[in-house]
Amino acid sequence: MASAMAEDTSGFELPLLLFAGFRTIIDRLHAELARQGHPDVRPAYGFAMQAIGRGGATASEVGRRLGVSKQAAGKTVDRLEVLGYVERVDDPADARRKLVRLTSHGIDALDRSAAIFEELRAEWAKALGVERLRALEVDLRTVVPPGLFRLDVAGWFGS
Amino acid sequence: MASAMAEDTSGFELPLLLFAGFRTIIDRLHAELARQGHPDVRPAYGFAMQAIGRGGATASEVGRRLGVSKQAAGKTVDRLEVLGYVERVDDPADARRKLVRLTSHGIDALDRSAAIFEELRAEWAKALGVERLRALEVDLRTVVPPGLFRLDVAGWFGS
DNA sequence: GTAAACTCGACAACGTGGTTGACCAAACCG
DNA sequence: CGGTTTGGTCAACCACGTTGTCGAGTTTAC
Repeated sequence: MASAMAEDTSGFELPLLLFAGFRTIIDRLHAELARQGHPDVRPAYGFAMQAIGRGGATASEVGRRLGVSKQAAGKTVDRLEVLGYVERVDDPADARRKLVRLTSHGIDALDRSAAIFEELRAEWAKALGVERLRALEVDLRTVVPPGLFRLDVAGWFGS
Repeated sequence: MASAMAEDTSGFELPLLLFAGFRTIIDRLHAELARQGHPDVRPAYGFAMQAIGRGGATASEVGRRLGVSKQAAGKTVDRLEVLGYVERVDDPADARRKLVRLTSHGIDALDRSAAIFEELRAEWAKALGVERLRALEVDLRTVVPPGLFRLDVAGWFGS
């Protein structure tokens, strides 16, 4: 009643489309990563490695960047360590801290991820046209609250 | 080298934007739902109730619609039952089946969700323009594989 | 310089949402 | 009729998150 009755799309579909888009990209990334020698990188690990970055970081810092508790971040780092993607080294300047650094294996995963992300974006650009894709990104940036790149997926789903 | 060097956006940002958009909508939905008398509806419950629908469904069917195992669906139905959103009734025509039906409380939650989704979409339409939003939806539909509305978030993140 | 306050990393208990595997009972199908 | 499929449940387990506690090390304030 209030406004246009165009009724073009149910509002329920929009979040589903956004999630499906996200998921499509992440699924394809990991499928490709698996093909390229990184079969056990999981989404959570990928995000954690991104948060660690080439410069390394402490577990607490990773937690902050990902928007999760330091304990959660610590556990993820544990798993990454077991898989050989990162190593922990003592910080000589501060005995409390343990710097988490990507191993060469971790760097390789990160490099390949970046390349695959570019390929996937290029595919979208081909399917939609560069302009449309750019518009999509611009529009998304305008409607999502800035600054917030919170990746606490599992915990968020549960409360 | 291969193509345009515009370098407008890192491919890494696209999935983040999509996820942030999804999350923004879902978070705002649940904040509003909480304000309207449904403080304990969580994202997983909302999706499950959508899957049950006004006609009701069996737990196995819910699992199929959500893309999760029947056991997982059964557990979610358990929680919904405790919260008073659904009830289980025996199917007189098939003694194995237990039909899961939304209670009036569940229907209310679903109705309000639909209304809130429309409001949120209207907000986006206001911020972006109706045409841009429609384009965004169209584009998303063309790049995500059709049919697939898989909501097994937690399990998917882990594997 | 020492006491208070903060920070890092770790341990433990727990919650949520998912998975497999095993079963039984009921229904379907040859 | 007997064999297969399907629905629901139990039990164990896993991944990822949470809070609370704690000791050790660092910083800040007096």
